[in-house]
Amino acid sequence: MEEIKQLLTNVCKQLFDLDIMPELTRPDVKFGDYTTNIALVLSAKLNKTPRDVAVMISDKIDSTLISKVDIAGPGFLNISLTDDALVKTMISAAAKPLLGQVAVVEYSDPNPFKVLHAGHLYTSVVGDAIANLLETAGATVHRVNFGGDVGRHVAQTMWAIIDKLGGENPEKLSAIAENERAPWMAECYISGTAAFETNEDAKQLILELNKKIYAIHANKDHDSALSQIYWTCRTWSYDYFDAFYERIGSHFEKYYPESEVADLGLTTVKEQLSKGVFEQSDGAVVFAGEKHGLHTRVFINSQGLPTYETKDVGLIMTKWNDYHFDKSVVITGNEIEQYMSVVLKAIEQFAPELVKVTSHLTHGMVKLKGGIKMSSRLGNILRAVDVLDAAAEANQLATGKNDVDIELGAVKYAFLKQRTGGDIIFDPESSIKLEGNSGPYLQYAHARARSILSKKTLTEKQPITNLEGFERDLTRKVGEYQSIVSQAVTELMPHYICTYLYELAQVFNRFYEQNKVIDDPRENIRLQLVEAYANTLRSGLDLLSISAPEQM
RNA sequence: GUACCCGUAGCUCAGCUGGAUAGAGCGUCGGCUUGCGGAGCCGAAGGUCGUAGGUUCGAAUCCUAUCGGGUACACCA
Repeated sequence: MEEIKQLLTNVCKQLFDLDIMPELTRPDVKFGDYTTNIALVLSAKLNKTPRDVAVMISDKIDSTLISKVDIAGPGFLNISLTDDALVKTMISAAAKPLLGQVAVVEYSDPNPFKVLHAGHLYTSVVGDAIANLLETAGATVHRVNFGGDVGRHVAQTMWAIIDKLGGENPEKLSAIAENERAPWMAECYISGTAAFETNEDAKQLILELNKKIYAIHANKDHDSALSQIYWTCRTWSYDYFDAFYERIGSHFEKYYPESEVADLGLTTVKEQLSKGVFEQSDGAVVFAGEKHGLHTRVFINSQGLPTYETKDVGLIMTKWNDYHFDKSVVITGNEIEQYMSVVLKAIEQFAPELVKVTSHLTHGMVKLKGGIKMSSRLGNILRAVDVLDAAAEANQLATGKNDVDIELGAVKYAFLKQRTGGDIIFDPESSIKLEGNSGPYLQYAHARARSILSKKTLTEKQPITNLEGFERDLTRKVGEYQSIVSQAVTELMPHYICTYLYELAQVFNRFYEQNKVIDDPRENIRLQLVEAYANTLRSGLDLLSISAPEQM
């Protein structure tokens, strides 16, 4: 592809003495392998008709890679590659544009003392894919997680916990069975939140508790009854998170609790307050975003406590200190998009180099098609396990079996196939289906191709030449993989991979429908194509953190 | 009120750094099976790309206005 671009650049230089960067796109198969619109772009500048320009360029093109150049439509140049060039593209190694770079990807971000909801599942799935993409582009990737182990939500849960324990009685926690811990805390969060909103006395107690919990961290208190309850329950939360990540196959290198970054945030904000980045307002410390077309946000509240904004400042600084990254990606729900703009704008005032390499990627909400029986006991939210259970249930219903790899593949693919940004309407039933654009369809497609390969082992490989129609289509499609991956990397958009893999499987199925592989005179070449296809499929599924079974 | 996101086939979505007849899947209707996994393949019907202007040789894509939906806007996270 780069060779073709270079060729076009050279031709235009010779013909018109113009330096151009030609655009090369992959058109519909019937038009050829590549298309460029340079003739249309140049025609105005040269004061010639697009077709005349196209003819001039076309006549001048001479390359062993190209078998044919057609002029079509208003003046497109449709380029067809030789079989050799096509095969070369198919087996070309992946580009590593980020080689040597350090990337930090932060995602999932669940809060201790709260339940994991569907959004956590979504961001985990997207984050894994983004991290994989950066990794495949050559970067050293650090997957990190962040969560609020201090703050009002914690105080709310703690208030309810203490209430249920009949006071600060940590020894009573042992009465709660291991598998009941997470749901029990989730309930406490619900009742604590309700109390905060409706009960003035409780509200005051919770605000007091909030300060006390900060003090536990400040004093490294592990002795007081309150701190024992706190540390035990925080550990329960982490255990619950770990179990969940294990279940979905996510792995984090580091978990940043808010309590560990809040101090750095606080000192940074205070330091910048004196330099005029932040200002005092009604007893709080704020960043006046209006100057930058944004809105004002509070960084330190009038009680002197850091808000989420300041913790985010601390987090970014901490990540920088830990990794000195070349690229930092933060993935969150889209409801905090404008919030994050303010935080980043504030940081930009004193550390522009960090903000410059930071991307904030947002996603929408997950909604279950047809709704779900909401439990008010659990706060009427769609929990992460509800989504996984829905997929498992659909699989059980459809196949009578439970296969975790298939169920996870179904959920992950359903989440990833859509462009990241908007809401997702998750339909468990169609996600689990092996027909249509689903994860299991691709898993099945892979297993099927492996099954062909398992029947015959190639001892020597013949050169792939004289490609026939469907062989050629498959070769061409497999060859697109690398450019699709680099597009996904550049835009941090995993859905390009999904779209491509699905198209790839369709192209293969067409080939397979028409061509016998085993015991055909072209068996050797076709087996090589099947293998290249299967490897590409597996490689793509790997990027999505979806398993590619050998059989199913 | 201000800012951001979204509006494409009955449903769920691609396509958006402007380019050829706007594409998939599901659903609907019709065909293909003596061949390696038919969980597939081929075909048909189905679209004023929210609406109205503008820029352009060319607009789903860019600009403006407008309607509809969502979200965020001071001490929650």
